[in-house]
Amino acid sequence: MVKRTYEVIYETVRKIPYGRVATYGQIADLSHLPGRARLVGYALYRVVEDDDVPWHRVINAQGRVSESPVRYGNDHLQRVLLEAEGIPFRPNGSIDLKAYRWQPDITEFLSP
DNA sequence: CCGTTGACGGCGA
DNA sequence: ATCGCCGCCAACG
Repeated sequence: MVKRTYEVIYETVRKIPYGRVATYGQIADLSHLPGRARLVGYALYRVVEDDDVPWHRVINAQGRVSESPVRYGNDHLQRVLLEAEGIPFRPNGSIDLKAYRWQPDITEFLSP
């Protein structure tokens, strides 16, 4: 039984702890999909509401929430959810990745 | 079997 | 700093 690619991505996202964030590229790497950050974006677009994937903890490499017209306000919701977890935004709308990026134990992500 | 659809990231001008 | 360009690709109808 081969896991669907997006399911692998969702499993990685589920491991991001409360109060921390990860970038699309970081999730791709941890999911053994090196260099395919965009694929993570595609996957998160398809997350449904009744899923338990903490999609709001994934931001872009600039430390910002990725905005898009097709999200119809969910991008703003993402910021609200992160602030509710104690993650502050700078005046320019970015998050301090140095301070709030998830730093997983890499031994947990060795081979597929 | 197509064609469409999208939350990225890195690099150069 | 801020653009544009381009590689990247699974899911769905």
